[in-house]
Amino acid sequence: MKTPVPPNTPVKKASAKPLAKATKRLAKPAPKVSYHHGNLRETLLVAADAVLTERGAQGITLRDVAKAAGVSHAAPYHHFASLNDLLATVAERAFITLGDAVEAAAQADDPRERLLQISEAYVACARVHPAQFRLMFGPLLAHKSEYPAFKAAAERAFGTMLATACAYDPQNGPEYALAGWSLVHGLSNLMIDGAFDGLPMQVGNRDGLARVLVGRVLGHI
Amino acid sequence: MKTPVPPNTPVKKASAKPLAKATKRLAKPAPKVSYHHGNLRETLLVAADAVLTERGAQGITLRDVAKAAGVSHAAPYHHFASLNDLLATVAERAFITLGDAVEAAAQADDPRERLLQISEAYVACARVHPAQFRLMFGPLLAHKSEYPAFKAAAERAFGTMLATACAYDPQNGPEYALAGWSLVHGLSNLMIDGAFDGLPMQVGNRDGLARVLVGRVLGHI
DNA sequence: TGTACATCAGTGAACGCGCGTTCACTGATGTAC
DNA sequence: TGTACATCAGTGAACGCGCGTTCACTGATGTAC
Repeated sequence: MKTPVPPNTPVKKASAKPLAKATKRLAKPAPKVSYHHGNLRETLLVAADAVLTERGAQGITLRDVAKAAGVSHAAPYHHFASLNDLLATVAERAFITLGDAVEAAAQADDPRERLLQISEAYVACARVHPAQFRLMFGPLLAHKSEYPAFKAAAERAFGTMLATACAYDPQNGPEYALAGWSLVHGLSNLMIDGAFDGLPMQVGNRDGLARVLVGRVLGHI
Repeated sequence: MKTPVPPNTPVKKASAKPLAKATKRLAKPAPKVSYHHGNLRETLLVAADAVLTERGAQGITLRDVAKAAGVSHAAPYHHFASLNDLLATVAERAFITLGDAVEAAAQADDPRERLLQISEAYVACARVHPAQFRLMFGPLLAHKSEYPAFKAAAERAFGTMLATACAYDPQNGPEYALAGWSLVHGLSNLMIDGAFDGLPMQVGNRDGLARVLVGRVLGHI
């Protein structure tokens, strides 16, 4: 349906210019990268993230995003080919955030502690950014081949998760890592979707649940 | 927003009528429960399920449902207060189907096999009816208190899952069951959302994955 | 049994809304000379 | 340095669409007598 041509990306347009002019431009008060607004593309992405947080993944709208960015609703079309294109970029960044969070959590020396911490990081990411989490795993994911950058970010996050889990006990096949991922992913979804609300159980929507459950599965608690 | 009054339900309206008339009505060719269509409420629910399967949970529309049922798009309002009300009923039935499937799968004598089979049933249900699965765990779930019948069906399915898992090894607390539920729920979501597509791993979107992963976690494979 | 009336599940037109997207335009910025 | 021109990121109006919902209506069915 959509042409696979990527939207305007803020590439440097004058890399072959004389040095004098380049220097002169750098000496200006602010390093503007577009003509009127300053950096509308970036502003739109930030605004979209805010709208996502406020209205949820289902209710996000191009017009809302433009409004939140303070421009007319036609302006985004100079930076993104379509609403889907913008959302794919937002989701790409969310996947990068998730991948970074998992990676940052994988620093503990103790392998078991490492696994527990990446599990906690994954679930925390989902709970802090539920709308972004839903966007990441929404219909876009099944069409990721149409959005190469989004696809790359998603697969990097997935790969980080799985590789860290696999490294826990290399003798176990990848199924073990897959089971861990499924567990934290399912826990994330059940929590943010409200499946535990009102459940007649001792465990609730509390912090630390990821650690408890993964710990149980690891068989050491 | 919505009045909590339930929509017209096909209750028997003439239970206090003279026996002669009731007998006479029963003798008619078909036991009609409504005046014109026969049983539009039921037809609408079946049609909604079909539309869900065909267009997905995101794209379902009151007008599509009415069209699929062969009536004008105003007709559903004689049976449901709103689109949300209709969807809640569809989701309620989907939860009943899930609960039934899990219950039916919990018949094995061997406790381990029982756990493996309810896991497979859960994931199979999600994969066979992905749109229904998404609807069940969609925004409705967080507002389940507004739809008592939907809420009851959801909690019955959840309770069946957890109780069966808890019964596997009563010495384990409910956290173990919660971990199992999270695992199969996460696996279901990752599969139907296409997260595994193109993943550079030996394991893919294949049948039996639930059994393998749960088996791993149970520590006996 | 036959007739007059009441009921109410359907119809089709309409309302009002918000959506994604397009388009001619404008004016601030950058470039060439 | 100054001026004329080119570029292009914005604007605001408009298009066409599909949506959920409402409403006056109609006619098939059920009920009373």
